[in-house]
Amino acid sequence: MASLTEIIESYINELFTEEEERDYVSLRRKELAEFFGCVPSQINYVLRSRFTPERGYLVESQRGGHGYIKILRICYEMPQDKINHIEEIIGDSISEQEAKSILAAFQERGLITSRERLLVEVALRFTDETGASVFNISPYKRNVLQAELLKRMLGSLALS
Amino acid sequence: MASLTEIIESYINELFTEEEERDYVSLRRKELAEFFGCVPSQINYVLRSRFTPERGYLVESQRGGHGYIKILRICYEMPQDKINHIEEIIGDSISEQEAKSILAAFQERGLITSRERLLVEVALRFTDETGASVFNISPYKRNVLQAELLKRMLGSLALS
DNA sequence: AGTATATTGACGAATACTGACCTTATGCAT
DNA sequence: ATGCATAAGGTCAGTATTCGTCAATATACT
Repeated sequence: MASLTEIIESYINELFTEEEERDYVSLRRKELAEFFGCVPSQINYVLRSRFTPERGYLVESQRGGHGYIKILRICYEMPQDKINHIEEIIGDSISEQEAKSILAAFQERGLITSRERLLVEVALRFTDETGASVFNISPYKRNVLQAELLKRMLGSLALS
Repeated sequence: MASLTEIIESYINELFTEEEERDYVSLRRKELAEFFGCVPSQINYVLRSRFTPERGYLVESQRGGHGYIKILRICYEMPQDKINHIEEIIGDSISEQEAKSILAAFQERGLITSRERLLVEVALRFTDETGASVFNISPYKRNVLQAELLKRMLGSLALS
């Protein structure tokens, strides 16, 4: 039972794969909302929750007459770009949930395999667990450590 | 006498083998809890204790409307004798050099890819480094931690 | 008895969706 | 140029759903 958000998300994804692989699509908010029988702000919700930098997208838009919404797929010219992007989306501290959704998105994008994802989660759990039970460090500090480890692991793959 | 946790665990395992072998199942926490006549958080306990990355599973979930829990099986659980074998090779404590040569051997035999090897090495290095510089633990203790992490990471992959 | 595992329930946090109200761009009439 | 009408899209707060966490309690296993 797919949610409206998921339906709109996959509709937009189809636009990306139509004909050749495009690196952007543009659309009109009102039309799309009418097409799906929902309020226009629902489209903003889909964009804000699904087409994020964490998932590899950027969104541009313009208001007024001839307004539009343009969704761009992020692509990296050089390995260093990829590493910078990884550091940006992870930041200095990250929760377990955030880490997991980044990993899911990376697998979705084909940047890592499911086994690689598994290895990262095992390592994250280990540091978190050890930090908590052996070293008694605060939840915040644990999230800082997790961010550091995640950046290093994903960063190392970006170069290989 | 099978515990509720075991009953729910085998129910989920059956979902994996229904029809063809699936690589994931999704479910709704509340429904499952009602089905087994328990509180919803019981489901979390089953997931946390049985469907862990160390055993080859990943769990994705989403709250709110249209929320769900999705369990992915990445690797089949490793038979006990193989787990024993890996634990024997690694032991209770391991140096960075020993760890590296085990990983090289595993890659040589095609059990892990070079990227997987890289991930493990990065995680081991991080643990060692953090143990030394942040927690000031002895070299011996660090080798104990490394052995534990290495066992968990290799164990999760169900190597043949 | 003491430790580890299992179970419960109260509370908190995240997600989906809507609708009212706000901001910005275009272009035409003056 | 100026101003106003029109035509986009943005934001925010409220509501209903779901799931997660954590601490307390109970049970089972040495």
